[in-house]
Amino acid sequence: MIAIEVLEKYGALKKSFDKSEIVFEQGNLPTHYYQIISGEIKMSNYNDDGREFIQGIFYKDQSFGEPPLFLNQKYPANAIAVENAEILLLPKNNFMKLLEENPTVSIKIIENLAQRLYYKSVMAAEMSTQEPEHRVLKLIDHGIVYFNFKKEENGYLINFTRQQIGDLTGLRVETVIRTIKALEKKGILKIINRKVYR
Amino acid sequence: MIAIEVLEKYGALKKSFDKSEIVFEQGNLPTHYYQIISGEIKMSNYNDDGREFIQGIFYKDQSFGEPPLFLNQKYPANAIAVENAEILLLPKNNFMKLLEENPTVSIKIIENLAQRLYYKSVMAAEMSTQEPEHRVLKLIDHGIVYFNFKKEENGYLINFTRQQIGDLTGLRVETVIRTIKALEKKGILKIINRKVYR
DNA sequence: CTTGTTTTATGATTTTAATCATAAAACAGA
DNA sequence: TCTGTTTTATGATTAAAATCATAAAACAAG
Repeated sequence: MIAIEVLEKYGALKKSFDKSEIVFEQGNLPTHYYQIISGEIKMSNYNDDGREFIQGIFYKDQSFGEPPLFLNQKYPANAIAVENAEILLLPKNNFMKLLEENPTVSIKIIENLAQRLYYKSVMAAEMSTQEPEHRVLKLIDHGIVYFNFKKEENGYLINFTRQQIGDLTGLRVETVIRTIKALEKKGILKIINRKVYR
Repeated sequence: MIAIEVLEKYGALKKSFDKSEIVFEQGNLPTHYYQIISGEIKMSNYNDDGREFIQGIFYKDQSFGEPPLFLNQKYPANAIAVENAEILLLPKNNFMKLLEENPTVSIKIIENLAQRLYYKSVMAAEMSTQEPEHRVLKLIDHGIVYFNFKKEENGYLINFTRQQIGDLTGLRVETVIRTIKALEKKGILKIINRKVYR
């Protein structure tokens, strides 16, 4: 996350996206740095037969889509607003200038990329070798730390739909529903009128 | 990759690792920056019942294990020498000093992390939604660009064992063997006395 | 050279999550 | 408030990769 004043100093402009509106599409070349002011952005892929895989979900103050920007490569996924969102857009050239002139920002970017790489590493290992209960639980526990899950009286409210959990873990909805039920039966999490708590 | 002279200026020391020797272990806190001078390093996890997942394989001039170093988090995987290797080790504090005093190095690090994140994103989507042939082929094509596969007269030699391909894609050896056979039958790659070419 | 280990290979069987079918509850929009 | 859509739910069936078993070829180490 880069301070808004700094971004604006380099010419960043605020843009609004309605729910379901596309921010950028897989296959396109990056043109901007994106940082969320408010709302929720989902990055995902669709495979050959239309099945979705969610790369990540991003919230207030988070940036997304930098890797291809640094590499001059096409976006490997789509970005779409899940909720109405306001985003600061900084054109690539200005962003690079900002980086050069602000070494501390580089460190921030490094830490951010490192964090995301860490998550991907953990989830990749989970997804390839572990059974559904393990995968779902790992995602939930990661979400508590890094997504904006809020602590309530019954525990942390897991603010994802079963479908989203499936698309993040590579499982099908029915499997996620059954897995969550099984985890509840084991007392590992709670379901209170369809909402999941941990 | 950081220039060797620069690393040495900040106190990096060369260390040799025999084949199968451990460089660092999952769960430990990072203490150094690692850059390979020669040899081959594998980063991998083992799940509850001993099944391996390979996070990545690294070669000459590549660095590895930075994310936890930047985040002060435990290593999410083990690093082990697959071939005898020589590695430059730079203590964390010196490495941070190097970064502060050399802004161009920061940019290099960013590009490197971005590259790895890009690979993980692509493979995560593959692994979660695509069938074996697609997964294996994607890994091979990535390897041609980013691992040190050499072009020979029959095409690029895929310098991985079937087991390694399995551990990189989350498939079992037998499945990989059958998948590669199927891809050969379709003429997508060649098998010449057990070696795979693309 | 001999021997132990790794790698590739193949067939048979099993397991597990995906798929298919169907529906109620909840929610969102007109 | 009616209606269409999304989300959660459950049972039955299927398909696909994992597992199990076994072995030959290749390689590595002594």
